[in-house]
Amino acid sequence: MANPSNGVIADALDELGDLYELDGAVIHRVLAYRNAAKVVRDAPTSVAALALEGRVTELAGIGATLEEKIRALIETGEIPAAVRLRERFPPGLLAITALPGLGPKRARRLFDELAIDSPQALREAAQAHRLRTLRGFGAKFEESVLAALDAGAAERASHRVVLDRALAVGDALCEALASLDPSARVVLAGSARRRAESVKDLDIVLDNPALLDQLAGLELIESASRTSESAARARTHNGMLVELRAVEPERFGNLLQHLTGSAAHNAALRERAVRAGLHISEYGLLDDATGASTFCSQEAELYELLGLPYIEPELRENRGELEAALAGTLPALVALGDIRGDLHCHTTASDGRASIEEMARAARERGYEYLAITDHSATHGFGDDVSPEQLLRAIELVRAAEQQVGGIRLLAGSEVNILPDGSLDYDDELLAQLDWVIASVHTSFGLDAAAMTERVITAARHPHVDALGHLSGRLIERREPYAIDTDAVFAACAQAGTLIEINASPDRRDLSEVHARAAAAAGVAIVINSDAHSPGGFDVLRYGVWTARRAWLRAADVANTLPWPELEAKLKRSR
DNA sequence: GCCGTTTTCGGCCCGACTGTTTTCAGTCG
Repeated sequence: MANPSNGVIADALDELGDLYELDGAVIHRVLAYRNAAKVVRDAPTSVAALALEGRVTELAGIGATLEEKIRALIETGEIPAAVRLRERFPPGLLAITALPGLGPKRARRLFDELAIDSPQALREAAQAHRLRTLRGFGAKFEESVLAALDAGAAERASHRVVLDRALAVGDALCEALASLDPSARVVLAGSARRRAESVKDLDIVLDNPALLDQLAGLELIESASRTSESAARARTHNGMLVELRAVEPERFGNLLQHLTGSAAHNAALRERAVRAGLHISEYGLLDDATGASTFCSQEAELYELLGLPYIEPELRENRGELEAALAGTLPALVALGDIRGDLHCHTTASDGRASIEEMARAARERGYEYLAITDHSATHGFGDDVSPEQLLRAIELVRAAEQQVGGIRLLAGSEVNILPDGSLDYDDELLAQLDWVIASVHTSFGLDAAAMTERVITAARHPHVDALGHLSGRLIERREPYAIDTDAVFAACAQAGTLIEINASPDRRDLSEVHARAAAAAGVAIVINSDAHSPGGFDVLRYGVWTARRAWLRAADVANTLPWPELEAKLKRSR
C-alpha cells in the first residue's frame, strides 16, 4: 500500500484528538494531537517516509507516543486507539459538537445523561424541553440549539472564501472607511493579511471608533451592528462576515498583531514571552518585573520589545518563523517588484481572449522585460488546441509581434499536455524550435499515485521541457489535488534541471505554499506565472508571489526574478 | 502528549462572551 499523505495522517491525528477530548482527556493532551496534526499538515516532505526512517520525532511536537501511532497508521491503515474510541462515541456525537456553543464537554453530558447521539436526537430532546432538566442547561440553550439546527449548522461544513474574492470586499471596505476619515488608520488583518489561500471572515482594525457607526451606510454592507464600545460586526451583500475593532492609536500595533494571527503564531509567541516574564495580549505587553504594560503603535515595536526582528504576516503560521527570527535567519522574501517576466499566458490562438500584441503591450506596461506566449497544445480539446502547423506559424507571429510592439522580449512557447503515459503531444523536432516549454496535466486526473508520479516525472525528464505547470491540479475550495508523490517529482526535477511553476491564479496557487517550500528545499528552481488569459489576467501574479512568500522563498529561489538571458542560461537546454 | 539557558516532572497563551449561576465552566476566536 502506498504511504498515506501528510493530509491523511493529519486528519487521523485531528480525529484522534477530537475522540480523546470526548473521552475527557486533559486539554493539553488534546492540544498535543491538534498541534501534531498541524505540524504534519505543514510538513514540507513526506511524514510517512520520515516515520519509516525513524526520524519523525525530529518534527517539533511529535514524540515517542505520536511516532508509534503514526507508524501504526502507515503499517496497518488504522490507529488502534481511534478504532477503540470510535466504537464508544458515534459519529453523530462529533456532529453535535459542530453546533455553536456546544463543545465536547457539554456534548458528552448530553450523551451520558440523555443518550443524545445525533443532531436529530438533540432536536427531539430540545423540542420536548428535556435539555433543561440538566444542571447548567436552560430554556435559552434549547432555543439556540433549535435555531442552529434549523440553520443547518450541523451539516454545513465551514464555508471559506478564496482570497481574491475576500480581498475584493475587504480592500474595498477598508478604502470606503478610510475615505470617511482620511487621517484614520484602517487595516485589513487576519488571514487575509497573511495572504492565506482562503479566509473564513474579514477582520478590520481601525483607530477611529466613530467610523464603526457609519458602517451601515456603506454601499457594500447589508447589515451592521455595534457589539461593544470599540467593536462592530457586519455582513456584506455577498455574505461575508466582517469583524471590526477600534483602538487608540498608541495601541494600534498591539491589536493589529493580535488580530493578524495566526492563532498558532500568537500562542507560540506568548509562550516564549512568558518564559521572559512578559505577557502579550491585544491590549499591551505586561512585564511581570514592573507590573507595567507597554503599548505599541506599530507592530514592529512589539516584536522589538520581544527581542525579535519584524516578522512578515505571510510567515506568521508557526512554521519555524520564531526560531528563525531568534537565530537571525529569517529569509528576505521575494516581492512582486522582483519579478522580471511572466512565463505562462494564453492568447486567442487557444483559450485566451486577447492577441499576442495586446498581451505583450500589457506585459510591457507592467514593466516586464519578457513574456512567454504559451497557448495550449495539440490535444487540448474544447476547440482550444493548436495544431503542429499552427504552432510553427505561431513562432513567426511571436517574432513579428516582438518587432511590432518593441521594448519587451517575447518568447515563443507552449503549454504542452502531459499525456497519461508521460509523453507530450508535439514531436521533439517541433518542441526544439520553441524558446520555452511548460508541461501540464489537463486530463486523466484519476490515475493512481504511482502512475501519476511516473507520468509527471517522465515529462520532467524530457529534454525539451523547461518547467512543469500547476503540479497538483487542485482548485482551492473546489477540487482536491490529484494523487502524486511530490517528493519524488521534486527530486527528479532537481536532478534533471526542470523548473516548477507556482501558478498564481488565486483558485490554483499551485504549487501550494507547503509544496513550494519543499521543492525549493529539494533544489528545484521556481517560476511564478500568471497563466493570464487576458491583459487583466497578469494582475493575479501577486497571489503567486504571496504563495512564494508563505513558502519562505527569496528572490534567489525564483528564476523569473532574473533577466531572460541569465534565466535561459540556467535551463537544461543550455547545458 | 510534549518538552527544557529556571525544569526529565510540572508545567503547558490570552481574553471576551454566554447562560447559568450567585462565582463560574465551557466555548470561542
